[in-house]
Amino acid sequence: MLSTVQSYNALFSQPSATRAGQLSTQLGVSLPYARDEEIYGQDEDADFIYQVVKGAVRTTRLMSDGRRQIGDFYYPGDVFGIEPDEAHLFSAEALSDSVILVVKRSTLRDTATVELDRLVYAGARRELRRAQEHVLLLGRKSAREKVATFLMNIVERMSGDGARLSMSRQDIADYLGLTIETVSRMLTQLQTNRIIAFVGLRDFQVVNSGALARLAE
Amino acid sequence: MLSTVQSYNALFSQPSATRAGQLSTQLGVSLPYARDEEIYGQDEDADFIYQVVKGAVRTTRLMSDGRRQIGDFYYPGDVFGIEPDEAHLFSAEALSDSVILVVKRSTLRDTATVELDRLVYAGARRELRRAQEHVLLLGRKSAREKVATFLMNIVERMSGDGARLSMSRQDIADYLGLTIETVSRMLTQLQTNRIIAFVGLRDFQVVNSGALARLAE
DNA sequence: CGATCGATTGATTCCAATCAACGTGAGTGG
DNA sequence: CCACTCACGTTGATTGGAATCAATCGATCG
Repeated sequence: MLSTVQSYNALFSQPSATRAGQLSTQLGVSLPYARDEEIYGQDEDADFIYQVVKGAVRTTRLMSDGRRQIGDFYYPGDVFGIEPDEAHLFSAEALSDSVILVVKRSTLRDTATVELDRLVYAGARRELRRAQEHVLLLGRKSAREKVATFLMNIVERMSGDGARLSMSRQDIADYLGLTIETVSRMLTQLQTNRIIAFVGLRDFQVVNSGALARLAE
Repeated sequence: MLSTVQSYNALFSQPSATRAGQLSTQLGVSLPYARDEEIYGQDEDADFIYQVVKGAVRTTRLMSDGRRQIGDFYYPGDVFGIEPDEAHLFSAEALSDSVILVVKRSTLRDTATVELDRLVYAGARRELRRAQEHVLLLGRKSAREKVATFLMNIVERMSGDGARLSMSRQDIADYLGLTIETVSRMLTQLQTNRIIAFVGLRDFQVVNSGALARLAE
């Protein structure tokens, strides 16, 4: 059982893998999802809260004419599915074969402590910050800046100067509000300028991190 | 003392205007702000929570080269300044001469009640939902759709089929990720098509709400 | 070793930005 | 009260960046 102090500190510290572990498996069940399998649908009731155990997840919203916007990507330890309302505004799908810990909200409610409430609230606040940064990115950055910012964020999360992309070019395009062709051109440009170097299609190294940071603004 | 169930329910219920009034003046102090006056700055510590009493507020983020993104607009009853981290990502300024209720966070923590928790949760959830919709708008909508969506939202908030814009064309542009000229052209187009009708520069009526909704997607 | 899906590259188009000029209306002082 | 002023908004001409259309490349998998 976790103490109040631990939980409170968790609430006001930076996101971390350690804290994320506090959604105990005793509360929910770990389920496997295949690549591209839907975890929950848009406009479905938000009855569950989720945590990535293994693999990766994207949240997406589809417009009636097929245009797609990706809300965010989630990696092991990340909590997702905390929605502002009763219903999910975005759907969630596995990027690759994944294991997801699923906790029913009613279970949370029954066993809830004030600390758990606050943990959920902390998750919501983290979501809010990322959404706000996404807004700045989408509203005022050029294609080059968008792609540079995206790569910077990926690398920061992975903490190293190389990383593996869990998602396709189409996913990146739909996250950045661009087309797949534009994403491809910008990646090529970054490579031509010796700022990044790809090894295969999914793995890359940052060669000139100063230049990348400058491009990301 | 608050029960777990009450607190949990507060977290997942709908926002409402009635509840918004509950941030009591006993907890904080109402301050006047002049047009364009800063309420808090970007990267400042988020020590306070705010509620619009009178007037209107915008939150903005400035890039180093002067590009500006507006996060959201707030009207009487709206709570703002609930930030994901210790520091504000956006700054806040009065759109017109306004009165703002300011509550210190530490006060909130000390005197926390069910109602207060609920109010802060509701504020955070509303922020998140609006940010997510903003992401969809910025990422995947055309200029015409952006402006139509914006007007729809304004009208919905005001509940009528006419409304007054509290902000300038530049503010609208910076909210929608467009230029002032494009906003102007789209407004002209909507008027030419008999979908809206302006009375002066700030007041408008929705003439054909079906068409407006269709344009907003 | 094809076959197939995803990614890249090239040619062209188009929407919104930019550059520029002109209107307009709210606020001010004579 | 009116004319002046100046910031704000609209409209027009042109440019430019990303989308679209199209073809080829390349990597993963049977």
